Amino acid sequence: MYDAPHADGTVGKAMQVLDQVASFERPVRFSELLANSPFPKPTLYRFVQTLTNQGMLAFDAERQTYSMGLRLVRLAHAAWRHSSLASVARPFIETLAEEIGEAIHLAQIDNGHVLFVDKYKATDKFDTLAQAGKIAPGYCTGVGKVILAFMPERAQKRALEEQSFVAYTPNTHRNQKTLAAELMSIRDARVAYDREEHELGIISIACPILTGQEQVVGALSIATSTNRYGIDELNKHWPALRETANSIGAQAELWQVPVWS
Amino acid sequence: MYDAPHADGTVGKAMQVLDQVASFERPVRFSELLANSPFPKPTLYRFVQTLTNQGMLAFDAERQTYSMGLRLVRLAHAAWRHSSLASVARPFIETLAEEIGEAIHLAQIDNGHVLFVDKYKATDKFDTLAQAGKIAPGYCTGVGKVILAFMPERAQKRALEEQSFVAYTPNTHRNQKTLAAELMSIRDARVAYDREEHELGIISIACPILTGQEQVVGALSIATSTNRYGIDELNKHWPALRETANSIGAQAELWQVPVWS
DNA sequence: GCGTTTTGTTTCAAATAATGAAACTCGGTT
DNA sequence: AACCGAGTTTCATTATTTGAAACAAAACGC
Repeated sequence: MYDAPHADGTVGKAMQVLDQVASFERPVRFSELLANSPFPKPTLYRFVQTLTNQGMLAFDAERQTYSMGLRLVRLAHAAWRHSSLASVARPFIETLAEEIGEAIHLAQIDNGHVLFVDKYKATDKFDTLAQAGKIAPGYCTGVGKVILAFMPERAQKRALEEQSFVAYTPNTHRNQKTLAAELMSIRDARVAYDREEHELGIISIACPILTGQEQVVGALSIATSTNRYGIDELNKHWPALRETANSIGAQAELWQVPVWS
Repeated sequence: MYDAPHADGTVGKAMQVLDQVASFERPVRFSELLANSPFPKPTLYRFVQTLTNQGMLAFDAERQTYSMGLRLVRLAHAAWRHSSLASVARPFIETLAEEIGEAIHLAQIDNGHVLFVDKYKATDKFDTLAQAGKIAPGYCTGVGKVILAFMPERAQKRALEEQSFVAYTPNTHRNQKTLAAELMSIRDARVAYDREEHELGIISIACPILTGQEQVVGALSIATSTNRYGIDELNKHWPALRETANSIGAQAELWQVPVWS
């Protein structure tokens, strides 16, 4: 069902359980977990016990359900500040957003997933853990495709295998072949577009964030709605977007944000 | 009963290592971790290896440092959405913020720590570094004191033991005795103030967020700077703040946000 | 350069913790 | 009162973790 990474002993298994709970996107009963768990009942039981003790899961005694624990929020704060591009990128994104007045997305790779790490919305005054941490499919978003396009061949191949190719809209890629072809041209053009491939009415333009050695560390995109702009108008912002992405890349290198492998 | 040491097996120890890395608030070398770790060298070594494999830590090969991993950001997203008060509270906070135009903080308890889970800043978009996930001392903040005041006696006692009583400003409580006295009156008044106890120039008013059974699930505060307002002006917002906190409490109960134990 | 120290990595037998079949408890249902 | 399903505990077996010691590889000192 979900990919089992190299099972790293007991700790790896416990993390697998965490992922499973997260995948439900709602409070979940023990029996629901058990139903699609590779672990036998007592083993799974002890894992959720331990994780709950540790604050990695939260148990609602009244409804007998488990959800993700608040300790993760505390730990993620540190991750966000020190391991994500977000803190480095914020000032640049802010400047860009002022200039063009559309939503800006910043994404990174987390073990094959495209992970949104920041979002700037002209109207939004809230903090952004709401959006940060969200994952997006790689094969049908601007940031996803541009990151895939610039990944080293080996990692790209592995990532392509993992794509689900769910047809969200009529424009969504259905298979590896058409996607791989587009990735080639994206790599040449150094820009990717999402032409309503993930959600009807939403389009975006995305640029890679690269280090000096052309390693991709993330992606930056401008998203808008088709009833405001078309791809052509979006394209007018390309120079500014590219420049901002370059600046972030350069700055990231100084700060030596950890590169994925 | 009071045996806390290594009660949670291998997984518990691994989480302890995660906490340790987080506590550095910066990328950290293996030897630095080892220097104040309860674990012998090879044991610690295997833990950081495993956690890095798992994406819970990130290793920067060039600088030989570890920091928190992006997988935590992904997992915390789910925690924030489903286990924190934030998603329930947002609409209420927004309304309140529009009305009074000052910064609003929402906090919860995470295993004795006061954890900020959301922040709404009415004015500029600068300085909006993700506050969600930040922890605050309990003994010298409005939200912290009001949460402490409403905790059940047993938990309060344990929490009081854990306070560090660092004297951030001349107004900071120095010991349990004066704090405990204030907590009593806070409980009566159902409101707490931070009178520049954590940071000079910053004051706040805080109300508890309670369930129908008077269980405290969090706190809501309005913060401002002394060169804009005094406590008296802040007090004028008390009715609105209290009402908002009550609404959030009622709503939280419906959604059955997990209560700490 | 050449020893020396510091830091990071591997080995392996012993110690320990995890495992899971089975049995049990507790509500609710038939 | 017997049954059922979800959750919890037991305990002998098995597999993983453990850490002293040794090793490798940089960084340092002279």
